[in-house]
Amino acid sequence: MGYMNTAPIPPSADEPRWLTAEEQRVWRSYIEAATLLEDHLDRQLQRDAGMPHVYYGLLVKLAESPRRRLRMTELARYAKITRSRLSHAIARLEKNGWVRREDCPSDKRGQFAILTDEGYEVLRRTAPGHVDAVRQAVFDRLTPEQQKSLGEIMRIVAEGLQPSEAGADLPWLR
Amino acid sequence: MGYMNTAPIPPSADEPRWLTAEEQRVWRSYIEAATLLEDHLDRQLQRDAGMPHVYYGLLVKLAESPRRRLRMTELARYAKITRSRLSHAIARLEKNGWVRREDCPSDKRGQFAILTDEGYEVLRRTAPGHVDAVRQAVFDRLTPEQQKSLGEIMRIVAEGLQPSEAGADLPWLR
DNA sequence: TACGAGTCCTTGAATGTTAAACAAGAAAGG
DNA sequence: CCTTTCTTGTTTAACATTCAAGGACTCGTA
Repeated sequence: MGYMNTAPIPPSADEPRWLTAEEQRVWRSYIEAATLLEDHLDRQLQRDAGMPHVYYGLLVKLAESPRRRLRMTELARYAKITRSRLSHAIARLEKNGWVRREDCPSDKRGQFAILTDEGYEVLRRTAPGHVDAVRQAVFDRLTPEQQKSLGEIMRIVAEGLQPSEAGADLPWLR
Repeated sequence: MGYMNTAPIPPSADEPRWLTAEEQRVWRSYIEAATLLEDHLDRQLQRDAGMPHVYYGLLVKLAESPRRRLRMTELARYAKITRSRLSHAIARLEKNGWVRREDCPSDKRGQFAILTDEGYEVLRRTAPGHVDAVRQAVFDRLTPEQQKSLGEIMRIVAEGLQPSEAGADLPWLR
């Protein structure tokens, strides 16, 4: 059950294409690593920066943006999260004084999320520790070839899941 | 800020080893793919099976176990989640009638989580759709070499993060 | 036997996430 | 214009996760 394919039966129309034993091992390794890694980084950042990994990522995106600001929707798209989730997250970061909002002059619906100096300072203080954690957990353990391979693989998977995939709204044309 | 390494300065003791531009790209791809993938599978399973991905994984582990049962701690370890999280999760699955608990006779502290027939039935009904989703998102997009590589890489990362790592409680001996 | 330390699992509160519905403004097309 | 439709961002409530604490039990050892 689950992902098994024990029966030596050729795939038929209604019999689903179960994962092979080897595919299962790959998938399980992926799930385990992804779970452990996110957990590890969440804990590390919660301890050292007082926020979960996703929130940290939001601050990073803002810090990298011109004038340290982004429109809410844009930030949500970059971070691969929903606007709803972003609304909650920014509300929390605002309470911490790490982000502030500003109305968009050209679009009265719009809001900018802006990294404050305090927010920047938190990032400056905690970034080294976080990079270390990422190195220790991932890069230091992989050969250069594996790093390259990981990049390619994840790029492919990410592209396949982008909601903004070209022609995503016209699937019958693909 | 964040992960950048723009300065052509050799790494010193106090200057943290920032990620190179290439490492950054790899890391971002990983984060994006992992976020999108977990999100995608959560949505797929929430829609088709009425539960998030992690919960589905719990049912799968139980289904694969002898007598469809596991001790709570063991299940938590396999699923890479905390016992607290598992307690809440099993409570919810119990409400759905998909899992039931049973006391362990040999250890009065212990509890078994047991997959019910209804739980098994949910799995039987929804597993094909889920495997399809995993295939479409991951395996169908990767070459056999990439699949193999992904497995190796994730196995390495997972091993490095196992709380049960041999000697993990004696790090000064390593 | 009795003590102390460790294990097993749960609980409740605080925090974070989701899904659905909504209000306000922009844009497109008559 | 004016209406319809889309976009932007928020809100609420239900749900999920984490953290810290605690109750119940087991095990090693004196």
